[in-house]
This record gives sequence, structure tokens and C-alpha cells, in this order.
Amino acid sequence: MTLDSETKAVELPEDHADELRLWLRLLTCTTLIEGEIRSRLRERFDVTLPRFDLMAQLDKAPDGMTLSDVSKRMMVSNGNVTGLVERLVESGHLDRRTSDTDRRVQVIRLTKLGRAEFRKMAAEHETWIADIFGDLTEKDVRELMRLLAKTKGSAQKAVQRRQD
Amino acid sequence: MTLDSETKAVELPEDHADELRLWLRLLTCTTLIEGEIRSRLRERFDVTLPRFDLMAQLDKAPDGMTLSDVSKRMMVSNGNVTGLVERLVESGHLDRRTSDTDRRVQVIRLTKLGRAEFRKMAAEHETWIADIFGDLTEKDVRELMRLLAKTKGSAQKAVQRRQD
DNA sequence: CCTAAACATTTTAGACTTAAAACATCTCGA
DNA sequence: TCGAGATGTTTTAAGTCTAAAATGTTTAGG
Repeated sequence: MTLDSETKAVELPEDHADELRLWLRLLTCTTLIEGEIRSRLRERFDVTLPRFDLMAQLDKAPDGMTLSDVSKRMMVSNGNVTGLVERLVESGHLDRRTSDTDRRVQVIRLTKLGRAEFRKMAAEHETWIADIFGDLTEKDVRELMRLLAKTKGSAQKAVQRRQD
Repeated sequence: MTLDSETKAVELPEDHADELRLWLRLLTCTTLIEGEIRSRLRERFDVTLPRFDLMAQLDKAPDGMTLSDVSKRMMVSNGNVTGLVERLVESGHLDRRTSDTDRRVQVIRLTKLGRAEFRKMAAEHETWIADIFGDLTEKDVRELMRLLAKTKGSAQKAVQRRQD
């Protein structure tokens, strides 16, 4: 290996066009699917995607979650969750109470109504997803799962590096 | 094949848990990476992601684009583009003029300032993407590209079916 | 030529989103 | 126990986003 080829990697700008294209394709896929789910949720149930997502988190936590938990799980800001929860409490889908052991903490749960409505939506939602990913074989799905897991790990390390 | 096994596929709810997990993982990856890019754009250039994305579209179109074109390419609503463009014209990054041949149409371009600033941001942006996807091998990238292309096609067909 | 439909954009009303600051509460060590 | 820092939530200001209605312009068919 010559000196030139060694320094090249360090000094000359490398070509990352492939990674850039990959990122744009990933973004396109997600935006496309998200938009479709959003449309169907509105048409069929007159509900927004963020509300559905929040209810989905709570459906998996019968004992409730704190706002911080929700914020971390949904990867959105704290303030965002505050407003979302406010509207869902208002509409009777959520119950909010201050924790008995720590008065800073708000614990939220699905109400009976909220759970019932969510379950109906979730059942249909699952068929939409199956429809949207319908062209993929089982092997495709497995392979995508594997590669996206690797991607997620790679991205998390990049986030970590920046925060150091 | 028995009658039971034939009717099963039609009448009984199928299990689409894998596709659902795949969708959630796809969404997680995109949200994670999008958040990271957003943070770095803000920290480093004090610019928002939608503005960067809009400038990226225009950088590829030296002769300008109509608002409709931009709206379709970015997969966002028309009204959204109107506001985004307004702010970027205000800050001197974009030039907007009514088409000579069709007074309904607004043609927007990067100004000299806009192009210069975008090029600086884009160069750094590309290194961030390379960093974020750094753990993937060339083969991983190729395979992801292929599977996401298939996913996109599948999703587009689902959108089409609904709109019929 | 006229006008109905198509098209491009803007406006409107409301929801979502973020980052940062403010506020409230808790924890822990001196 | 007292106060400093950590933690959980809300508030604030600004921007992004959508769907739907409104506005302005063009195009085509009669």
C-alpha cells in the first residue's frame, strides 16, 4: 500500500453517495407508509397517528406509564406528550393521576373506553400493515428485520459518539 | 388441501405480528436517524430539517421547481410548502417568481446565498450519514436498498388499491 | 366565444413538534 | 436537616404539518 493510498482515506473526501441514497430511500419508505396509515386512521376512525401511537404504548402497559416513559418510548419531546395526553384525557380515552409515591410523576392509563376503541383500531391497523408489506416474502421480512436492527445499532452508536 | 384449511385463510384472522414488528422497527430507525440529523443541523448550522430538505430538492433543479413539484417530491401538503418557502424567501435563501407562461404557477430557485449555504451543509451532512450507517458493510447497503425498493413498491400498490 | 372542469396556490383552523426555560419535587451528602 | 443538584412535568415561542375550503388561472368542449 502506497503512502498516497493510505493518506487518501484520511485527507480526501470519501464518496458516501450510496449511504445517502440508502437514507433517502429509508425516509421515503417510512414517509409513504406513515402517510398511508395516517389517511386510513383519519378516514376510518377519525383519529390522528400520534394519538393512536400513544394509545398503543399504553395498551402494552396495563399498570400505566409515566409521561417520561411515554416520551422515551415514542422518541418525542416531553412537552409534546403533555399536550397529547391533555387532549386524550379531555376526550375520555386516558386517565391521568399523580403518583402516590412521587408527586412529580404523572401516571397515565387507558380508560375502558380508550382500551375498547384502541383494540378495534389496532385489529384493523394490523391488516393494513399486512396489506402494505404484502409483496415481501417471509425471508424478505426476516432479512429486513436483521438489517434494520444493525442499522439501529449503528445509528445509536453515532448518537452516543456525538453526545460524548 | 382440506376445506378447513382453505376457508381458514379467508375467515380466520391471520397473524401479521412479524409485519407489524417490521414496521415498528422501520419507524424506529427513521425516527432515530431523523432526530440525529435534526440535532446536528440545528447545532452546527442553526437550520431546521424541513428547510434543509427543501433546499436539497432545489439544489438538484438549477432551473427551479414549481411549488407542486416540491410538494410531490417532499411528500408534504401544498400548504406546508407555501409556508416553508415564505420563510426561506424571507431569509434570502430562495427566489420566488410567477411563471411567465402560466400565472397560476410559482417557480422557486436557490439564490446564490442559498446555494452556497446549502453546499456547505450538504458536504457535512453526507459525512454524518456515513457516520450513522458506518456499521453496515457494502453488501448490507446493497441488500437494504433492494429490500426497501421492494417495500416501497409494495406500499405504493397498497395506496393505489385504497384510492380505487 | 363561454363556461365548466381542471389545476396551482393560498388560506384557515387545528393539531403536532421541538428546544429551552420555568416550575415542582425529590435525593443525598455534609 | 439543609441545600445543591437531579429528576419529572409544564410552559413558551416558534415552526411544521394536515385537510379542507377559498381564490385565481387555464384549458377544452360545445
